[in-house]
Amino acid sequence: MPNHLLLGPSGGSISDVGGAGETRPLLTMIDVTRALSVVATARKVSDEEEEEEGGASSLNSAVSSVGGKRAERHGLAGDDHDAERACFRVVSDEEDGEGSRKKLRLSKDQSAVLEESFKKHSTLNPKQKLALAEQLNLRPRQVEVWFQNRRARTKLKQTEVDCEFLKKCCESLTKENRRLQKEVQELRALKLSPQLYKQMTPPTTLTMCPSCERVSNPATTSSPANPQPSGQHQYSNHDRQTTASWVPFPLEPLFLDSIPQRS
DNA sequence: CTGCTCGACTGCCTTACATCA
DNA sequence: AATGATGTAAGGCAGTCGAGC
Repeated sequence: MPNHLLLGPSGGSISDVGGAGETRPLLTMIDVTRALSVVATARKVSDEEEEEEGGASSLNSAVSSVGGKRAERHGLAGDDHDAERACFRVVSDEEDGEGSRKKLRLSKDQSAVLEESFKKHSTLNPKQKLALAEQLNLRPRQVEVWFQNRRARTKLKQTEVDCEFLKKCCESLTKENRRLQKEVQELRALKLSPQLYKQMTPPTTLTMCPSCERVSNPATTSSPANPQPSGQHQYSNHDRQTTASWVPFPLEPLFLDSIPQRS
């Protein structure tokens, strides 16, 4: 089943369209489409000159072998594909050496239209592909390739962003782990000397409710919206609280504040 | 000259559909 | 008629090449 048929009206993210058993990325997608489109539209090419000279025709002059694999596989050299053949004719007329892969640079306008289309849906159905190709005076194969490359590069960019984020998470967790280990060591040392143990103040991070004997973390039980005095616990409210809001241990690790936020 | 970007290609995988035993 | 095996078409992705800036 063609993957585009699986997509909803919005087209979905690229992680949705993998045909080969691709899974969703671990992390929420950050919109790198915008970033990439900025790069694309900011490209400094001599497109304007090209357009002034009639860019479309010059575009079609630079094409490589006959539509690549698809043409080979699906017999595009046959009579059913006049459009493709027409393009090929243009190429064979103007191209000198066989097998030479001339570089085509899409014009600014063409890129912009493709970008707009990609924003709407990252994959195209055959109709959309043909329409776009016609609109931009490109071969359907070129539109197809552009979308494939665009998906690949968006995914790559997203992977880089995710990687950076995970690195920062890892750093934070390592830091927090060291801190906790140090705390454990300190507590063990104190336990070995009962005199000091009696005199010590309660652990900095965890406190126990004397009424219910549950451990809690003052830092997490008081939210910014509902601030409690530092280290103070609303024991009298226990019977009014649901079990969901009062758990033996903090639901979120203390160090979450130090984990970088994804924008 | 070098590095980067990006259009194009290849090879492989998956899915849908048609055909046949 | 229903069913499983097989072949084909079509689409996607990863990896790569190479032209152009």
